[in-house]
Amino acid sequence: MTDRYKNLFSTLDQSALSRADKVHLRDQNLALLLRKIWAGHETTRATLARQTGLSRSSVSSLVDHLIDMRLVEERGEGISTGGRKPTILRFNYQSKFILGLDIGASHLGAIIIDLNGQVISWRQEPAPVRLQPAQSLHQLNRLIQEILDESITNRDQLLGVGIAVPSPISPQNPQYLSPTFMPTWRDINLIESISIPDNIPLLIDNDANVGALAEVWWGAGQGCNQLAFIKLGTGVGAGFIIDGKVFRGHGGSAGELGHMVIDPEGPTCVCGLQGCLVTFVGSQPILKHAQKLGLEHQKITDLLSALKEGDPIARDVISSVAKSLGLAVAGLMNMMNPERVILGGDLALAGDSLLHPLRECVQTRSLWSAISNSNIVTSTLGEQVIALGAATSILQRTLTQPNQVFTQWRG
Amino acid sequence: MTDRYKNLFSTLDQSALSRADKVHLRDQNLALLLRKIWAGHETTRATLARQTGLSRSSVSSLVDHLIDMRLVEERGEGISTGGRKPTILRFNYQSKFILGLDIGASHLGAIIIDLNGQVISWRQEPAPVRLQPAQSLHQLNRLIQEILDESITNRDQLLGVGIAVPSPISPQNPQYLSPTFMPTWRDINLIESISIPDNIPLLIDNDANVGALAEVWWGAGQGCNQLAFIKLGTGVGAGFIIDGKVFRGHGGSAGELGHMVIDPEGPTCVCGLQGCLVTFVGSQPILKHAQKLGLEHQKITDLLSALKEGDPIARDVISSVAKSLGLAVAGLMNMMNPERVILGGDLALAGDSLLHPLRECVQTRSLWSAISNSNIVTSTLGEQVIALGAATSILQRTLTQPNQVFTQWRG
DNA sequence: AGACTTTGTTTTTTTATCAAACAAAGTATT
DNA sequence: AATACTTTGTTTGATAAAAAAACAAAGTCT
Repeated sequence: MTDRYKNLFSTLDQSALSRADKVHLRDQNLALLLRKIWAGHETTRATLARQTGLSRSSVSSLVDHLIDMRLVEERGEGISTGGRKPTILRFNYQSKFILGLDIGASHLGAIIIDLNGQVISWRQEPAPVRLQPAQSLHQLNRLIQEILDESITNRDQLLGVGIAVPSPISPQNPQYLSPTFMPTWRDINLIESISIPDNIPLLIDNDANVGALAEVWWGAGQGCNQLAFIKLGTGVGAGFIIDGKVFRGHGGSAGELGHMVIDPEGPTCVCGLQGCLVTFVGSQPILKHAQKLGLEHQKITDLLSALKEGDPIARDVISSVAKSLGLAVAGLMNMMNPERVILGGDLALAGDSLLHPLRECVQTRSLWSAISNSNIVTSTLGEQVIALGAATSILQRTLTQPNQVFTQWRG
Repeated sequence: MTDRYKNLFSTLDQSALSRADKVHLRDQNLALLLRKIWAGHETTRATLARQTGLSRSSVSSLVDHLIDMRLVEERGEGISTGGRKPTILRFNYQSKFILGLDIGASHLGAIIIDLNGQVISWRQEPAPVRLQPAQSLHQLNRLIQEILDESITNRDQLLGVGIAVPSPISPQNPQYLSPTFMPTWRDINLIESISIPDNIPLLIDNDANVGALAEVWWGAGQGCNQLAFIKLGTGVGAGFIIDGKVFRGHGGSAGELGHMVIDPEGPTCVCGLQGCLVTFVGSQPILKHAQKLGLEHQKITDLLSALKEGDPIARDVISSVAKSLGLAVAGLMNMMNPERVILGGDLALAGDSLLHPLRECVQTRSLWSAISNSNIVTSTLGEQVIALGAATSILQRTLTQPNQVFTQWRG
């Protein structure tokens, strides 16, 4: 393994390992306080001590460390509650910035966020990703230069880069895409193809996975311990968050909802199977279905405009989509019993027109106990969700293992 | 919350909490050593120091503590490897025993194991659990007395009691069964109905969940990080293990594979839905199906005997079952990408007659990436698996949080 | 004005680990 | 057989981190 890979976070879940590893107490407490301050926006040393159970003296010492790292600042005094006025501690959300890249089947997106998830800069453009990898990578590297030049004065401010790809990612080889879904990308090493300095941490993950992460951090999934994010686009994929972490399955391909078999006698899918969900609710099949019924559109968004204007054909098409999707979602809920299911992608913009028939279908196909405490909603993060999630994966690592992340710059 | 519930382990996954909690370093290292000694059967202080990275002096001190707790013993001297002979440390597997209870839809089972999973005693008998809770509880309490009297001289030797039930369990109210599946058990408080002294830890969980646990500890799932256990019996349920822990979903009802809709136009199920998997592969529907084709049996095991003798009707029935089951398993694998799927219950005794057509069906319904590193096998633990798993849940808690478990007896 | 509170720091104590020294008991070499 | 080296496990002192206690600062409440 070359030096280039030192900064690549393993996508492997490390809980199994860290359990067997020696614990570095101070690092853990440092991360614990960092998360509390991050989540609280403003707090005080005394409050932190009460919340964490650490002593006031330990908290003082640890907070000093965080201030030295420039992640936390003192911001004047707060209001007395019957004694000395506390010193307000504030997370320094603008001390670093994160780049998130969204490599879609037919588009590229790039976002810069601060440590509070605020969007500093955002760009998106069409690109022939699936068919022309070389050209797309060139385009992507230009996009990266542009957005960095625009938003960041000093490269030291770049905390890391998260990359989302439209393919399952194997934990062992995150730099290569799946030959099944992206045949033209075979043998292309994504890490080496991207022009980011060697000492900047990189993280590659599946688009639906990071979409789920974005929703639980910033969107409709806040506060959920178990959630599923379904990305409805050219393809259909799901990402799962379980107890704050992305669930990837054994080979990294968990969440392949798009290739659940809905109709064993259905049409043949690009993956080779028959009657996959994506052959009913992928963008292309939907548009074709509408076309057959006499409604011609090139984009899902155009179809949805027609829907809003009350077009009965569009309505029928969407409700037929809801029924197919409902079968898969019902299966998902029976199987995994998530707290919330969040629909994302172009199609989710249909809102209630999609949700109402979908919920109805799910109700007739799921156990009461599996859905009684659950709900299905649409994403609130729009087209940025994937790029945002990619960036969030870097932020998550920073807040859980700050010292590991920050030594990247020291070495 | 009364004292009675102090000893009831929450079935809630505590990882989210413990992350936010202060770390008790010595407790963690104690548990770490305990697990290493447990897994190694026999080891030495020097070996432990090398394996864990702890210093020899720390190991010595911690091991002394474990010896005081009577969990570990010194067992003479080992062979020299060029220097002083090491002292052999041996896990004291017989220092405590665990009671596991299997409350099935129509049977009761009770098992006593030592800390190495060795079965000390095992009983099983039919019982009208689903329809007559009061009588069944009476029967169960008699069974508990009998098996304890038979195997355990001193009640101090009982480390805890694990209970498996044929119903989803809500993490908030583990003592009540689901009214949907066990309507006659409504308002019955399971914890208070079982005659076990108040100071003995109890753990209630769903049968498929603990079945999965048994397989990963003692059976066909050893070494797996992600596995699914499918219990094929009167009902059909799945249990998931993710990174060593049972995955329960938000409301505790993850794994309801039996109520995945296989055929939207299929027969109505007891749960109220239509075409559930269980209406095709539950014991009763299978026997009825065979009956229709002219093969009359009262039990699945009888049907399987016929199968072994080459009965073509039995063969057809099983392969039809495999096809239905295959649809659900394929969905499971696409969605969760487990390393291994293990079939348990009476039907799993069919072995290859079931596995071959099942694997074939799954292959034509699952993505290559979701199944290429996975396999489907049958359980190796037989009819004890559920009771064994219930007991194992207590063992797991003991080995991960020994101090928490043992203070139960000191208080 | 005086008593009590709350906060944050400083000092001291406690806890847990580690490193080094050491004793015990072996093997390998000459 | 004597000596040198190894390995193990304990003991002793050093170090790191946290907690407890004491304290100073700055408030509120009566």
